[in-house]
Amino acid sequence: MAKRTRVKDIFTGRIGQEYRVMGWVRTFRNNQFIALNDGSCLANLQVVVDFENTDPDLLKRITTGASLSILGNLIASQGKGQSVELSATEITVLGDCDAEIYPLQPKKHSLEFLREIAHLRFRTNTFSAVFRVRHALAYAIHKFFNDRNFVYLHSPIITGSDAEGAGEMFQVTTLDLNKVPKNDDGSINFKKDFFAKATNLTVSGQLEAELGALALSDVYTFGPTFRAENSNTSRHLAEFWMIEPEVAFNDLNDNMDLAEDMLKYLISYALDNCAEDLVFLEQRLTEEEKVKPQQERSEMALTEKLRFCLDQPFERLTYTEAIEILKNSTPNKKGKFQYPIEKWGADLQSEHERYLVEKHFKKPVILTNYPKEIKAFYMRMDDDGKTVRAMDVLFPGIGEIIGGSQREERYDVLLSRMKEMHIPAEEMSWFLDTRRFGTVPHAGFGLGFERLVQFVTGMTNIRDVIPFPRFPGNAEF
RNA sequence: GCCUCCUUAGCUCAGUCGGUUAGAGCGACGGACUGUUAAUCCGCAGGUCCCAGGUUCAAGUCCUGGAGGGGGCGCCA
Repeated sequence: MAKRTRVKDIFTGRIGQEYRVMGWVRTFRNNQFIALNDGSCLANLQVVVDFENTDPDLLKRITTGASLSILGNLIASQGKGQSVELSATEITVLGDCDAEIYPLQPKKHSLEFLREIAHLRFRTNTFSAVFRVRHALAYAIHKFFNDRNFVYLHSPIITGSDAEGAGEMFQVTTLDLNKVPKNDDGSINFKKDFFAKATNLTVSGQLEAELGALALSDVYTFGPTFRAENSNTSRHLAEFWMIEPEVAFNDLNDNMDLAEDMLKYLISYALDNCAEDLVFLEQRLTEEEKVKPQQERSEMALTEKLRFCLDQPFERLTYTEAIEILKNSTPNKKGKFQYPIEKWGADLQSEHERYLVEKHFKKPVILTNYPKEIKAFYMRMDDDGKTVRAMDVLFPGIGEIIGGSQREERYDVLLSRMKEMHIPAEEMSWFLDTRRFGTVPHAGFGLGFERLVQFVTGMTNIRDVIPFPRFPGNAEF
């Protein structure tokens, strides 16, 4: 039995040579042409069946979704849709597929329907393309950092700290919830729990990454992150993947340079390595937008938008400058904003971010130096005492793709900020130790991996760029 | 968590003012055809009108409650 050749490689195979392919039937036309897909690439291999000399019982079993092993000779195609095709000499059904009850039909399905059958949606063009691109981006992230001598640091998934300040956490426990051990005062006795203390799933690897950076200089994390927020939007998940670089000796400008270089590298990598899939996703998106009113359609096609991001520097401006632009903007003056911009200090709503990115600058924007009141305790205080060295990278369609900052490296300032914001400093002595012993300026950020995949693939719902999405009320599969 | 729209055949949807036997396209199935490209042509089957109450002579259609889904907002990556 000849070894399996991937469909992707068949297309550059030798005419006249015998190959064995294995995959799933997409369509079987005319009792004669099998469109076979094995996920190695978007394109199907056309397998030609000599139906007049094939057992009719076997032909009946070649249905949409059935898995086949096929031996055949590669020949130049007589048809127009493909350059080569496989002339089958032996067909074995590996797994039958009853077309009457198989949910995937040889027709267009809605993304909402496919979300309900997420275990089978990999078998569609759209989702196989999305997950190939997702893989390429994951690989490119490691390559980008490795090429720059970063160390991949594995931050813990179970954390004993509940003070990361990035949102609601999922509790981790082995206690019997029907018989929770109590202290004399009625509180839960976590001494009896697995870790002898209360533990949660991580909401961020940043604090641990900082510890690594203050020895290894350049580190990054890339792992799952969990937020128990009741968020119901097209850009939030309860379980998502985050990339968090942290670099010693970097200031806010270095941080912005790193973020912009990284995003451009990743987009460029996808364009170079996923051309076929991106063209397909672009067509899909264009088709989908045809039913939308003109105003809501994107001005650029997908790959055009991706190239546009590479061609020019991201717009960098301070929060204060952004407020001025927004205050004087037409929608603000005409009362079109749901939340009008009146004074400095207001938190920016997504309508404001979208105006800046999609209407005013028409390119990715990096906003910096936000008021300290609306940002986290660990961000470095500016000299004016009013703003901190934060940065948000805003992308069209998905909003905030990166949030980061230069970190507060001064022990006294950090400690007083923690007190102001009611962060229990005594529980975080390990974090403060880095500032007590050989502290250095440093900076880092968090990149939402699924938001990146959304941007590159043009998928509008984040639940369609992760295999099995977790969100409030749903942990299927 | 808030606002809003939706739920009718396997899928995508239509269903008029509340009216008698609930439709279409695609898919599936049967047949014809046999170099097709989500093939084509002919035929056939397929319904808990999301669930529970209520109003009415009569409810897919109106009202109340619930469930599920989409979109927007908040939280954020």
